[in-house]
Amino acid sequence: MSEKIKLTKEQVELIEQYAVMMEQTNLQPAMAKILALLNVADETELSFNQIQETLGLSKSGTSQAITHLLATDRIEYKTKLGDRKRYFYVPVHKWKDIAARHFAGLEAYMKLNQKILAQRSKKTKEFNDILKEMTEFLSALYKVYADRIK
Amino acid sequence: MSEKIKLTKEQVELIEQYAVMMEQTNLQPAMAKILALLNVADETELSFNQIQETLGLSKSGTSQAITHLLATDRIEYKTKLGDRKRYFYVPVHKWKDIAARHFAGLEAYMKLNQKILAQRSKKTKEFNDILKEMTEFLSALYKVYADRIK
DNA sequence: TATTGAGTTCACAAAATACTGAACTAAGTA
DNA sequence: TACTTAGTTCAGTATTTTGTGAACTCAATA
Repeated sequence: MSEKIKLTKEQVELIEQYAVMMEQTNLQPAMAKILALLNVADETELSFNQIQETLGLSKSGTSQAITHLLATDRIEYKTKLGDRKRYFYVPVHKWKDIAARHFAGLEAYMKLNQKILAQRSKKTKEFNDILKEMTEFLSALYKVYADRIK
Repeated sequence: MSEKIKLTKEQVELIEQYAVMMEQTNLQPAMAKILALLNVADETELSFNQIQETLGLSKSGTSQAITHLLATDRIEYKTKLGDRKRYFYVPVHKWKDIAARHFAGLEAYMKLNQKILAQRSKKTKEFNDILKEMTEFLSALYKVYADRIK
């Protein structure tokens, strides 16, 4: 019988919105939906089957998405004694690691801009100055992160 | 004859890296390369033809990419008297507008998390508390931006 | 008026992505 | 040993995304 999770209308909407947002960060639809479900559902630990049925994905699609989410540390799982299933959850307590990844992207962008600046022709002074100003803002932002979290 | 721009080896590499980074932010390859070229090349204003030939894109691909970059304010163009061509450039001086767009995304994510928190079951206290902590960090980050730039 | 230059549009081709079903595995259960 | 549970793998399909060429527009020469 169905193990589909019961969701309120509001929850369904939040899941849809969350998933779209995740897709905008380059996450594939199926993965985005799984993450969304695990963030919004009352139960924070869901089985393969609950995820599959609640989201209406195929078994293989669910498996592939879960495998990828595990490999990229977006989800984890636990087991329960006397129960063969795995229960997947979002390791919210590791949010700083996720933040770190975003800031690593920011840092890379900063550094690339610095390299670009370093080799730009001196003739385009205004362009270079503004690029520098922008890069300095990125640095400041990065520093806020580094001071507060890292 | 060819209007291909001369680029140093280093410039070519920077353009490639820049383009990959832009693609990671969901920009299509052709657009990513155009932006990269306009950021790295010594000349900051390039014609349609220079862009097309330097990057080896088709005419139509170039046209479509430029149209989209213009529509999303990632590039602008100017004309020169007695010259029918348009000269495209990155409006670096508007970098704050681009930043604003990124932070609008951050804000939306924050707000969605707040909505999720508001409706979450009280039973998952630990989960909720950590989600709240994370959302508060995002708020702090947003505030840095708002205070410094907005 | 014909030609050239500077693009634009569009229908389609190619490539990359995402998803599906069917067959398979491997551990536990009857 | 046969069956069930809980997935995994894979080949192929469907969908989406990008890029292309050919034909077209429209203004400015010649």
